[in-house]
Amino acid sequence: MSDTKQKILDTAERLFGEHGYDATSLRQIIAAAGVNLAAIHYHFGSKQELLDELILRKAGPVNEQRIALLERVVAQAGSGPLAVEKVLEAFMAPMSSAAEENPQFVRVMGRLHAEGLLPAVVEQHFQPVIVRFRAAMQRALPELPELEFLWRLHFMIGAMAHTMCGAPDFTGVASARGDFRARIDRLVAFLTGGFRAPVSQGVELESAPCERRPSESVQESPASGRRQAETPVPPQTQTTLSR
Amino acid sequence: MSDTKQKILDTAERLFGEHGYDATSLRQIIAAAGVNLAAIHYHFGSKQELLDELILRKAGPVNEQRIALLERVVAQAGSGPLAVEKVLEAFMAPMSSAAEENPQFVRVMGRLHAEGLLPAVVEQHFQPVIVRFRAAMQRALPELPELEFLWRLHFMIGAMAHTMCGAPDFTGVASARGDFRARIDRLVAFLTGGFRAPVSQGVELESAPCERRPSESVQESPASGRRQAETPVPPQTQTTLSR
DNA sequence: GATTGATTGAATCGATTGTTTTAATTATAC
DNA sequence: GTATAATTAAAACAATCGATTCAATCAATC
Repeated sequence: MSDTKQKILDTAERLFGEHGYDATSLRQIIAAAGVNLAAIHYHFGSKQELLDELILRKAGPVNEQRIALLERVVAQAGSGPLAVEKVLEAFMAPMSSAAEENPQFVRVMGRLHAEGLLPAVVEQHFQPVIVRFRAAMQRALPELPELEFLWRLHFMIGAMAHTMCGAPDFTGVASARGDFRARIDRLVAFLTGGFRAPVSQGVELESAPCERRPSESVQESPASGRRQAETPVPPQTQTTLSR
Repeated sequence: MSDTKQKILDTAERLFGEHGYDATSLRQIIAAAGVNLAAIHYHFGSKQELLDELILRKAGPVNEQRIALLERVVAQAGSGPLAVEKVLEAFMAPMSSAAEENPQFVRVMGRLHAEGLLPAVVEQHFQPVIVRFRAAMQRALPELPELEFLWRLHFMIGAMAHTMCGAPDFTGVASARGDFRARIDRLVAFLTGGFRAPVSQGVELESAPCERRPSESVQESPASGRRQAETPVPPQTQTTLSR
């Protein structure tokens, strides 16, 4: 690969990770990389295609590791139960090992999520892996109602993306050394607890494989301001790639 | 308040929530609101000040409710233990009730987080409340090491912000009706499980008030690429919610 | 009814964005 | 060495951004 092209990819990865995709201009990239502006469009065609190629070169290995780890976990489980934390671990570990050799790419993913650009990227580069992991998670949590399961995946994505973006404010020097491994360990433990948590009573009105209890004692819920009337909400606006 | 000013605030709130702060131009706002471009700078001074005033008018009531609910929970706990889910509930409920009457504001908060603009906003509008809730959470989780606690707060912020931004892709019509109440219930249950989850062994090397277990049986961990000690996750401990 | 201050309308500012163009340079093959 | 292609350099493109200017309009007060 051309040296210029390589420099552009590396620099873009770093700047996208630090400031986000939209917030990083092509001129910032070429200035930091020490190349000409036209080189970007010559080698990649557009800013969007630069991002695509940037993701492509890293997503491949990560996805392969994910599949390999998952198959290992599934094989060891055999016909028995599948442990949630094992599946989560298989999903997270490749990102953490990728982050330890170069934390930039993981940050880019977190940034993309923050900018609402992740859905399109996921569909393009991660869809098959996501499907398999979702199935594995569902097998690991057979008693969890479908809707609840989807929501908890949603919560997981938020926590995961945010964790990839950065660390809490006052973790001090200990975490600043980029110990992604420990970070992922903490996250997996947290998510495992979340996925295994009992389903809240208030949302069990859905038809799902969840045993109905004979109307437990109604514990007072002073926290909820008003519970009966609910305002309909317009469907989620899909974030677009371009702006 | 001027009618023009009101229209600008409402429209900006909606568009900021739908597309984010940076991605929404002042011209989009004035076009949707049917006012003149100069009106924004006349009434607010700048785009940034428009955002500030937009948050200010909603953050006040939400913060008051949060404090009131928290005090109630603390009072009911007395000198006894403080339940994690009660504290979380007190923190989330005002957002959900605010969202049910107008979902736009909550989405704005989620968007601001995604754009990395939230820290500044939080410091300006939510700092005192955050401090009190953090203290309450710490009291509710006395045995959790400090660093682990901070990380779990970090995870919570990610899940919370993402949940405020939108819903999972395939929740269908059932959830599209904007049942923020149920959404928060699910999130609280999930987070409660996460906060109560046992600390991963791999990160327990910090000095903190965490009872040392007498070296539990080391079960093999093939899933983790390179790790010697695996993390046993026992079934969910005590939970007052259900099951 | 004239005057004063508040508000709005229309045009424009300078800066920045991604992209394109055109020419110069470098590398490769004959 | 020359011709051909690949690559880089410099300039400009059209579009958009937040912000500003200044005159026109509105409302209220004397």
